[in-house]
Amino acid sequence: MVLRSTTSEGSVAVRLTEVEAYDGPTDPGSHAYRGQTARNAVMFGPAGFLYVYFTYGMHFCMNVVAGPKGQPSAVLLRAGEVIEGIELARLRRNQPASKKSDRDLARGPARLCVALGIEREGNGTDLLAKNSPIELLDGPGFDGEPATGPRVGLREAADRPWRFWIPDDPTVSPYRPHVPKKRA
DNA sequence: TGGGCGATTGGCT
DNA sequence: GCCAATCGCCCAC
Repeated sequence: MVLRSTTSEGSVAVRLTEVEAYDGPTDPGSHAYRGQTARNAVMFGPAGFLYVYFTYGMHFCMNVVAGPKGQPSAVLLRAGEVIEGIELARLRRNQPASKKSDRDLARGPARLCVALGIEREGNGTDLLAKNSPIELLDGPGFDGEPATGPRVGLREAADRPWRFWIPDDPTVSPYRPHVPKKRA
C-alpha cells in the first residue's frame, strides 16, 4: 500500500513497510479501549478515514480506521519508504540528501507523519475520496508473508503479536519494549 | 480538578 | 545505552 499527501508545498508518497493493528473494545492497548472520547471519535466512524493523534507533547502519529461504523478498530502506520517527493520529505525532516539518511526519512510513526506533512488537521481525512489531500493507494506488494511480532512500546497487551512488517526491509523501525518511567 | 503518563525521537555519554 | 523534551488526555481524588 502507498500513502500520498499533497499540500501547497507539493506531494510526498510513501510505500508502507510496517504497521500495527489495534482492536478497540477488546484491546487494552487501543486508544478506543475505554470508549469514545473527543480525541478518538474518528475511530468510531467508518473505515478508510485517518485518525491522527498528538503524543509526548511533540509528535503526531496516524492510523487508518479499519472497522465499520461503531467498531473502533484501526491500523497504526509505523514506517515506510519515500518513493515520491523525496526532496520535500528531506526538507520537512531537516535531513541532508544521502542514501544513508534517506532510509530514516519515514522510519518510525512520528517521522512518517513529518515526512508527509501530516499534523492535527489531517485528523478525519477520507483517504479513499477523490482528490483527497491524503490518499491511500494500491501499491506493489511483495513476495511471501509479512513478518509479525509484538507491538512497539506498549505497556498493555504487550504480548499480542499484532505488528506486521515487510521482512528485511531497511525502512522498518527497530523493536523496543515498553520502558516504565522511573520513580522519584 | 490536577498529576501521571504516553502507539517517540534525537542528542549526548 | 540513557535521558530529557513537552503537553494533551484521562481517571482517580
